Parts: sequence; C-alpha cells; structure tokens
Amino acid sequence: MSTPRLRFAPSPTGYLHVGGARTALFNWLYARKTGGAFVLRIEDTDVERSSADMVTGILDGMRWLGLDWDEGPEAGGAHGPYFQSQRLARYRELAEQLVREGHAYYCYCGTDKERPDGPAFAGDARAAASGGGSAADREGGEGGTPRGESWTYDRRCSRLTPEEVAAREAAGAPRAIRFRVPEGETAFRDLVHGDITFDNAHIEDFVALRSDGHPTYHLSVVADDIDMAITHVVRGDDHISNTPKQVLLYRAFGKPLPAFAHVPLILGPDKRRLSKRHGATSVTEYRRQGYLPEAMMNFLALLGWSPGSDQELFTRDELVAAFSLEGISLSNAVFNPEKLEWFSAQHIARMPSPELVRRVEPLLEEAGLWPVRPGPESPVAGAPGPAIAWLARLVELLRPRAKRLTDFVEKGRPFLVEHIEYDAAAVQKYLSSPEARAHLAAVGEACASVEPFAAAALEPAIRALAGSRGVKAGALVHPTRVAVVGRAESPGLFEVLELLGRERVLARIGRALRLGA
RNA sequence: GUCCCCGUCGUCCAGGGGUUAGGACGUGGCCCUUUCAAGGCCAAAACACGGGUUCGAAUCCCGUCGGGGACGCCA
Repeated sequence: MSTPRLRFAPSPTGYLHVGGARTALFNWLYARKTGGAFVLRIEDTDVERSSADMVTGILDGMRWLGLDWDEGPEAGGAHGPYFQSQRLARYRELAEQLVREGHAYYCYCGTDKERPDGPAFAGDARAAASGGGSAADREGGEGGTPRGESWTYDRRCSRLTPEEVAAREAAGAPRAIRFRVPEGETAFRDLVHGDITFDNAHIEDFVALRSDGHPTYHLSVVADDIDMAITHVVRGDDHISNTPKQVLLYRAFGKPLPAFAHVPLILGPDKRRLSKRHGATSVTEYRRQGYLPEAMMNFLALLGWSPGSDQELFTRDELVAAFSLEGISLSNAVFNPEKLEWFSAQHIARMPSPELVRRVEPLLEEAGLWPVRPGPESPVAGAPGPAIAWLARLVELLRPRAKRLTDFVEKGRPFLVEHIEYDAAAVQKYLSSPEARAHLAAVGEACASVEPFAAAALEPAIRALAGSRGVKAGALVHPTRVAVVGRAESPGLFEVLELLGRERVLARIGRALRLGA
C-alpha cells in the first residue's frame, strides 16, 4: 500500500476539546509513526454554527500540543482547498452524479417542522421514546411502510411519478438529494473493533445534499476523504453508526474503502460523554492552567491506548515510536484530572533547565514579576552573573514542588517582589511569641556576619546557633522562613536564604521583627 | 423504543485457558526531613451476574444485567 494519509477534520463550531485533541493525536501519531501524511481539514459546512474564530482556536490548540499538519489551513497542499465551505461545487457535482446513476433521488419533503402533515417518517424516534406513537400508528400512514423495525424516512419521494416531480419543480419546491439505501447488509472491518455489520433496514435514506445546496456530513466527509486520498479514518466511537452510510457512499462512487479505526470516547466522572458541564474541556483551558503540552499529550495518549508495557512516561518521540492501532482499547475512558496533574509534574521534573526557564519566563512577565525592576532590593542586584542565571536558580529551587507552570509564578512571587505579603496564620504560628522573635533576631545577627552567604555556610551557622540557644534547629528555621517568604512553606530554608541574598534577608528579618511590635 | 459498541481495583491501563491477577493515579501508613513538596518502602482496593465448553474459565461461547453511542436538510 502507498503511504498512509490520515486526517483530523474538526468542525469549527467550538474550541478544540480534549476528545477532539485525542482523536487528532492518534491520527498524528499514526501518520508520524508510518511516515505518512497528516491532513487537517475544516468541516465548516454548517454555516450557521461555524466561525473563523473557532478555526483560529482549533489551530492554536493543535500547535500548542505540537500536532503539526502536513496539509491544511496555512500549510496548503495538493489536495486543497481544506475548508469544506470552499468545496461546495464539488459536493453538488457528486450529489448530482448519485442521482444520475440511480443511487439517490430528489426529495421535496422539507424538514420535519416545515411539513404541515408532520414527519414523513414511518415513526419518530424521539416521540416514540417519550411515549408517543404506537406500532399501529406507524404502519397506517399513507406510503409509510416501515422497512424493518427502525423509524426511518418513508421514502415517499423515491416513488414520485415524473408528473409529480414536474409539478413540484414547476412550483419551485426546494429539493434535497437523498441517498437510496439498497436492501441487504452493510459491513466493514474496523481496526479496533473487528467486523461490524448493519442491516440496511435500519439505515434510512439519508440526505446527502441539503435543499440549500450544502452537503451533509456524510457526503462531504466521503467526498473529501476520497479526493484527499485518505487511507485511514481514525475517529471517535460515536461515528460507528454513521459508518455504514459512508460505506454505501464509497460503493456508490465505486471507490475503495479506507481503513476505519473507531476509538473509545472520553467520559466525564459521571461516565457520560465529556462536555462543558464537566468543567474544563478545552485544550486552551488546560494551557491557561499551566499544564505542559507534553504532559497533556502523554496523558491523552494513554487514555484509550496502551503501549502494551508498564511504561507511562513518554516523550513525544517515544510516543511516536511506540504507537500502534492495535494498542487502542475497546472501552470508553474517564478523564482523570489528577493523573493529568501528575503527568505534568513528572514532565516538569524531567525538562532540561534552560527549556523550563524558557517556558516559565513569559508567565512571570505576564504576572508583572519579570524582569525585576532595578532597585536596592532587586533580587538580582547582588547576585553574580546575568539575571537569567539567577532565574534559573529560582526555577530549580521551585521545580520539585511544581505541578504546573503556574506554580512557578505563585511560589516564585516572594523571590521576585520587594515587599512580600505575610500570611496571617503563619505569622501567628511562628512569629507571635517573644521566644520566636528573639530567635529570629539572633538568626538575623548570624546572617549579617556569616561568610560566605551560602547554604553551605548558613546551615551549620544556624544549627550551631540553635545549639547554643538550647533549642532544636526548627525553632529558628520556622520563624526565619515566615520572615523571609511570608509563608509557612517554602523550599529548603538555607537555599532560600542564599538565593534571596544577604541584603534582602536582613531587610525582611528586620521588617518581620517590627511586624507585631 | 430500534440498532451498534463496550464491561479487570474508585480511575487509567497490562494480562487473556492453569498467575500470590501486574503497573500507574488517587487514598492510608512508614521512612527521609527545618516546613511543604518530591523521593523511597508498605498497605487496602478489581475479573458485573448466570449458564455452558473444558481436567481447569477472569480469559472461549450463549444469555442476562449494566454502561455508552447513534438514530437531524448538526458534524
């Protein structure tokens, strides 16, 4: 077989959500693994609900995740255009071809609500589900004999005489094009689920071209997948029941079927399909929350796919190397934000320092914390080397307890502002007693003279001081921590002191001493 | 309702005729420790149910139940 060609075909009626992102990821992984092409196609035939902003958002989300496409918007390609709204003539041509060849017919029924005599259906699924419509009702109607037991369009327009057609055309009745579903069964092989067979009696004569000339989903995907030479259709399980219609279309066009692979859906904690009401579902939202894109990719890849081993942490390249369609699981998966956070922490822990600094810096800038303003208490003032080197030290100090990039902003704040805020509870707990304040004052004196002002010298000095004062080191450490960062938690105190520098440490201890005086 | 898909710890995955049913997240405990994390160790925690087939079933078959999805001139 020629090289694989895969595609991700979102409709720009919303942002890129995690389900779509994972579908895109599986397609991308397979394309990259096999050296095939990854095509991005925008399915914007629903003019009402599509918007250019959504396209931009989806593209941004893809880029953030690192899912680059070989053909599509902004990339071009030999099979364009890649916006369905620019391919309308092609769909019409194909729809007319179907009619010409007897695979489809004109339908003048209009939509359900447009018809004065109600649905032209042997039954109405929604009404029946809510208690309406008996079997007797269904079978009585004019021309309405149910084919099989499903409630499908009664095909009344397929039986129109030439005179009736002429009359409707003369009256200027809007017409859609409906596909004529043949008798029999439609089967296809799914790479994930195996062979799947549908009785055609359950497939209705679906609309291929709307009366406004726009194609429906079934026509446009098949037309595009044929024209774009797509070899593998990897998409959500929710498309399984659409597939027989599309298979019928491929046959009517006389084209070979692509390989289908339907991947399980991503569910919310309530086991229902993940949606807005489950909270954050857009990829952009996770980006905003500070998750690393490589963590998101890693997490998403393992939702519904397994390498067959116990390995969980993967780099992008490792995923590409390990990926295979055989590892896709059969059952739906619940999205677990806590595990995502774990992946994020793990990827932060493994990221090379310069890269991590490069990611943190813009967030600090956005928060107005970087670059630091010049001044006597500027954190980098007394520090050796360029400011970026100082930032790298800060990032390394914070790294072990960072789960997201935003943690560097929040936990880094005391190191980047001149006047820190004091947490009331921490002050109350560690700085309110006279003993604590006396200890703190003593630490201040020690800090004024210890040489060099580095963790390696500070630690023995402060421990010795604790010994001479007859207390445990903690009795000095805790008040000092609160004094210099304003909180009860921080990285190791001695490293904190060193990074802060003598000037700022002494200033903050002095201020803390005056705090409740 | 009809059709389709699915069913291993709370969650994500491994296993797939004979295993003490494995790993990870989360949870609990312990260790480390100046705090908080991180890290290390330990623990609790699952084969939906019922029939077959078989010497033997979590694994194969059937049924039941449960869950999900699709039934638009949405995609």
